[in-house]
Amino acid sequence: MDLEKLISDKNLKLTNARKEILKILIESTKPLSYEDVKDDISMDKATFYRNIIKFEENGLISTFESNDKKRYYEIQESNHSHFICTKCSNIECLHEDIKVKIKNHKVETIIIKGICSNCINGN
Amino acid sequence: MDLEKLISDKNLKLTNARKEILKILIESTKPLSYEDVKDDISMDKATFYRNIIKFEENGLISTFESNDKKRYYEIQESNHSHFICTKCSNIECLHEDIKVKIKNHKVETIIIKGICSNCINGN
DNA sequence: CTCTATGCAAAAACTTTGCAGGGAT
DNA sequence: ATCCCTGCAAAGTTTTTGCATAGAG
Repeated sequence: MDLEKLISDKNLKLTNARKEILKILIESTKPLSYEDVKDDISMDKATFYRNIIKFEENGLISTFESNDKKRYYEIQESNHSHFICTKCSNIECLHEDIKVKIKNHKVETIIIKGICSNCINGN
Repeated sequence: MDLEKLISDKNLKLTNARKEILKILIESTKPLSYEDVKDDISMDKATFYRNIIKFEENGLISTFESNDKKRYYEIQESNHSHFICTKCSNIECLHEDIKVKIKNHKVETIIIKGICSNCINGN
């Protein structure tokens, strides 16, 4: 996937900050929060969050909120569902596809909450 | 539903704060945030949040996080799913039941995010 | 050259904690 | 009488904003 093309196709200016953020999200196998990436990026947090908003507006990433008060970000592409454990707050990507239709609504993301197998087996 | 029994069955002390919170949640047709209830309750916010945590621990309520940075609370009972609009942040309860099974996981809640019919039709 | 992006610091929004006094059982 | 609950104020966490400067096209 061409990082720079992704950005410029949306008529966004091609900056280092944007390339850094997208690169990390593209290379990650799971959704990431600001906290997850803060040591790996060189920009200020204000820049990070402002760019996240731009990416969202342009459909480059998708986001969701977890148990732990944090927002998580991932590349909009692999439009899979997520499982959030209400005990340990771990997030799993569900690659089996789960389809839900709701009349007159556009479904974007499905988040399933519950207890993960680790926690079921007493951590 | 017997408010007082719900509380004392969990060996929680029967206080006014607890009765107030549960009563509002029981009577509501939709999940509520602290902001939604703050004008209708007489306790301090610290008490509200501490009791919410107790109720969660005891399985009296279920909670989820929405787009708007707020946590929403509802009586654990009508274990239905929710639709959160990513544009207007409105929350709808989905009463049609949506069943999802995931191996080795205990599914508790399903949250579907997308665009609601209002927003599809240009607000 | 122009307009958008960035860094820094300060603020905002929501939730949690410490502590001393009050209340349920 | 004992412990748990409460209010108040202060602090914590995550995200947002204002403003002056830097940088992309």
